[in-house]
Amino acid sequence: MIDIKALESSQELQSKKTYLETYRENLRMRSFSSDDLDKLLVVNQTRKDLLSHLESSKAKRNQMSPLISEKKKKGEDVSDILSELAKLRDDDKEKEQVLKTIEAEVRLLSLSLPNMNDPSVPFGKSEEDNKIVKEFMPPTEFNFKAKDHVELGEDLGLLDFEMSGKISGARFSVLRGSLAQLERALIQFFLSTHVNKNSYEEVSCPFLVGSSALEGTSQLPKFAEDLFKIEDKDLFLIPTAEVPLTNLYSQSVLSEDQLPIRFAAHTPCFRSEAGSYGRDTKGLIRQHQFHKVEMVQFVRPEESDQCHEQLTLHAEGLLEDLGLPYQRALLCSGDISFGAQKCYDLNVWLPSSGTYREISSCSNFGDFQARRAMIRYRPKGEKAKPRFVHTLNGSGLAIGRTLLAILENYQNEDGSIRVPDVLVNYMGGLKTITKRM
RNA sequence: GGAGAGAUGGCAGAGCGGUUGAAUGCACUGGUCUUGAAAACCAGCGGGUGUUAAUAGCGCCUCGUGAGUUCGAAUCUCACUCUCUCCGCCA
Repeated sequence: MIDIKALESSQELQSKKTYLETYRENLRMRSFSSDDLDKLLVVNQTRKDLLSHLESSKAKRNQMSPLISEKKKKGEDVSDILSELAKLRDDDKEKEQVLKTIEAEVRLLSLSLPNMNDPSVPFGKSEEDNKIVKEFMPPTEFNFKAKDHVELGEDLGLLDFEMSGKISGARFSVLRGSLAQLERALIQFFLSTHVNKNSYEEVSCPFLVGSSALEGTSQLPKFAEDLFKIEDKDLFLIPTAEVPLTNLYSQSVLSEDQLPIRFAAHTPCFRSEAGSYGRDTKGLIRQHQFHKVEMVQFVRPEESDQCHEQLTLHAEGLLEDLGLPYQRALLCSGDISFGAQKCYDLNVWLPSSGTYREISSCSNFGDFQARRAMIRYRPKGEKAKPRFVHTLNGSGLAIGRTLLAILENYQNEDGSIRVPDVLVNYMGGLKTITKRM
């Protein structure tokens, strides 16, 4: 959630612009209309006016109320005061109803406004304008005709879309034998690395969450169509472990020495992919269900930039250990997600399409999610009021896409797959994946 | 699914119609003492929001959430959510 107070303040930020002017510019950069912002400012002003009316009336009632018991003690007549107070109360009740609808509107509007970009975010309209800031390894080349992962997997008898189609429909998959094992190996390898090398705490968490959690991390109220909902219950399948992990500390005040908190978890992720009917219909790229290992951090505001860089390196380390060529892209203003203030995508090389595809997204949310989910910490020191933490998260990594990247980048001419060295131990010593017997 | 108990400040835990925004303890902050620390002692100490230059004052709200009774509710009524105990069922 954006900081409404800051928007209303006339104090100048950097380069003599107010926060409001800077935020308007930000909305333009993100290709958001500023209608909601304008509405918000108007509605919030009426809210404040009504509120102060109501409050002074309440103050009056609060002052008069004790008179009653005083007078009663003295045996004086109180019926005048009683009727006046009852009248005031009834007036206030009406006003309260109006205020309530206005407050709901303010809330909805403020929840539908995106985060403010970090100054380092480049201007751009789409994916095309993202800035490649890093490259690892040249694209894999083959001296034979490379196959795509669907062909490879199906030829090996280890990937079956007919079976999954039969039981669940499109955008699901069945992995068998050593490919299923490879998936498990990746999960293990990723989590072990985060826990043992990068000092994350491993978490096992629910895969279904309530709407308040999704509001906290900003999937709701705007992006409901991307989610799978349980009928007749306030429960949704998680689209990413970011949701349960970040909300573990919702509505709480942490102490400063708890920070930074680093969580890593493996969960399946469920996405309805409502907005992408025609895209990536084939293969493992875009599924309704996929596995992912996610990293989430709660940090002090001063260190969030640094932690964001570090978290991105944690994700990159996995790709480097696996020997997969990738690029790091700094997302432009038009491509960055709703709640992020800065985001790096890691894109892995896919020989079959000759392109880099997203395999991880590492974001700094600033205090955006913390405001929504009320995640604060109490700084050490005199008169320290609770402050919002900054939240970060990143995939480390998406399992399905890593799996397909391995299939494609590690394929042999005969269609078998070499197992990346770091995974051999996790595969019970298996060095090559061959056709299922 | 059945039966009961409960939800109070960062935590623990009193209060059960009118100076209760809330005793007490812990934690935390400042101070005294000390070479330093600990202990002891003294003092301070919930959060949100409005007004404001203000983290100063003052107002309003806040004792799980939402409604209700009342001049007045943490305290009474109803609904909901969650937690715990017992029984049943189940991995």
